[in-house]
Amino acid sequence: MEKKVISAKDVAKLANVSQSTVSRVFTSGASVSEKSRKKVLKVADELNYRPNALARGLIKQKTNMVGLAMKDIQNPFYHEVLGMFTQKLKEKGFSVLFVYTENEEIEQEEINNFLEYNVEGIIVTDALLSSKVVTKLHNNNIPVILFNRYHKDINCDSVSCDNINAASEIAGYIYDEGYRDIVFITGKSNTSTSRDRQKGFTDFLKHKGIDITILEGDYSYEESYHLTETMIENGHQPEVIFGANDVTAIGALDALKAMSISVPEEVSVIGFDDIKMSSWPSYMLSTWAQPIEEMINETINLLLTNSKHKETLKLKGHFIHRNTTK
Amino acid sequence: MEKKVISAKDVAKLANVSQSTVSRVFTSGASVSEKSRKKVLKVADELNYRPNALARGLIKQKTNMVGLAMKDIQNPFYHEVLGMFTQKLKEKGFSVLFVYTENEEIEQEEINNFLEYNVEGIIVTDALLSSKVVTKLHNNNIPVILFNRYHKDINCDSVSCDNINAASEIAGYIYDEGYRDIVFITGKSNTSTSRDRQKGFTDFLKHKGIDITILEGDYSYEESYHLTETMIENGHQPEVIFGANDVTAIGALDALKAMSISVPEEVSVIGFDDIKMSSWPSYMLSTWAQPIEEMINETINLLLTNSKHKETLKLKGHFIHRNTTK
DNA sequence: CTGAAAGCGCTTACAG
DNA sequence: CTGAAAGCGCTTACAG
Repeated sequence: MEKKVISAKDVAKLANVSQSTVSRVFTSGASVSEKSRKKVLKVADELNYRPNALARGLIKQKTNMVGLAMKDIQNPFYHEVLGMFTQKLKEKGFSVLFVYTENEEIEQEEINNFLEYNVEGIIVTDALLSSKVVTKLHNNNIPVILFNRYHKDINCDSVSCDNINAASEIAGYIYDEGYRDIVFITGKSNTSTSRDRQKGFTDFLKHKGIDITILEGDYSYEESYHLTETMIENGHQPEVIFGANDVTAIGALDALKAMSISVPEEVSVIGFDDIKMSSWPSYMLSTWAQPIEEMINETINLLLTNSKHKETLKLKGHFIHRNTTK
Repeated sequence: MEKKVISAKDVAKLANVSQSTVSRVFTSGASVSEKSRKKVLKVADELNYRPNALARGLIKQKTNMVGLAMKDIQNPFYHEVLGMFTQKLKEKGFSVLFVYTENEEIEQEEINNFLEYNVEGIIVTDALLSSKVVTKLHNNNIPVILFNRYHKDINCDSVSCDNINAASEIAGYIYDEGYRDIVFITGKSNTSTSRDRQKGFTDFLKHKGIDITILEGDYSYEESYHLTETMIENGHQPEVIFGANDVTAIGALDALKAMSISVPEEVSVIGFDDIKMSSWPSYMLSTWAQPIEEMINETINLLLTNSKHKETLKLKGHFIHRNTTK
């Protein structure tokens, strides 16, 4: 309370220059004499002066803030994503305004919050926006990018892994290995990731005349564990289980272990994401590595470009063979 | 670009009132006639107007933003913490400016960033601040709260679990069970959590005349797995292993399982944190539950109070008996 | 290179 | 209850 925050005016007074000059010293590209610059910098340092980002944002209509909204904060995949996003955005000079939502769809309210703070762009990972909200954002000329999700009714940029092709390649691998009794454990049915992985996987195998067993999961470890356990108890022991993501596959893996079924000798297990846990000694899960870094770079690119023409990027990634497949 | 963002002035013009009145409509407690309020609200809705938080922050010297800095984003414990913080802060009307740092100590730069945006307070989880930085923040009258960390040389609020007492209670339980060959796997040595848990644990047992084996870990699964494996290979199979956190305990647990040592029959394992994973069917880890919600509530309280008198809160938590102890 | 001045979009005494 | 005006802390033409 007592010590008021110091402003450019205070610095100007002490440095014997105008406030404009102080401002110029902190504006890259502005022309200031070396003498003035030194004087100002010295005083600024003594006073611990830093330009007020709010005032700057107000006048420049550029806040250097990006809104980041996440949902499934429990999935380790998104922790890596969160960490990498904040770091890469920082490198580009952006701060992140973070929102965590438990709802399937980002609320109008969260978006309004972003808008009030004049964020320069919004990144939404693993949650959806209504197309109405997206339109509104576009009218305000604020780029929105869906990360790891897309929706055909929503006209906005999106970046994800090419889930269909990846799952199709996994199916090819499984087919070549000669497996015919195959199980797919889905994620949440309303996610594009789960739907696409299921589609790429089943379509490939259907072409080969193979029908697979679909177990409806929800991307949680617990549900996947339970589904696998029940299936085995009911006498169905498949040759291979493909989980819609790593957490799902790990749930299945643990259930098999608990029932003393050896992996990969009796049952193979494959996941998707390549989260850190997948390479833990006790799992060594074979999985599909999403190209996280590339995905994040592309997302930030789209954010900075903010072109009228919306893109739906699908990046490849690659299969990682560990110990849960032969 | 074309559609410029609309301001209170635009609304005022269309609603036939002054800009002040528009502002009053959006200021709770301000007196506006019902008639004006309705008119303004109607126009505002049509134009999709929302007050600019930057301008408001500038003039009120109150931004409703809180800085949150995290480090060990890999530990699931902090995901729960992050999610709960953002939700509870939202309830109180705050937005969070998020920073992720890989360094042990929060950088001056990150703090400056917070300061430039005039955050109303800073929460630091599992990282440290130099006392110089803290002093500077206090001079600016910005509250800083260390979450799950404290440091005697740093005079600022902190909230954590009473790690010493908790570990002491765990030691008591172990002692009562009759175990005498006891191992403690530490976390990172420069964290107050690991040091306190070690202290509470060893001090209690030393009093009883028991020396325990200390294995120097780093809070990572991999290191803990490796340490346990090596210990067993070297012929030392203790009666109980206490890990400085759940991830550590789980690493030990998996190593034991991999070596076909049955838990808890041959070796008991205990963790600390009660992360979600600990209650997975394949782990069912006995652990100490940190009172996360209470810790977060207290942290936000301290933030809002911002009293001159700094507190070091230590909350209790409780032991959870699952399947890795008898 | 530099200063005075206008203006970003608000809030809030002040006067009525 | 309401409007005109000052001011939050900046940036940026404008003129010199």
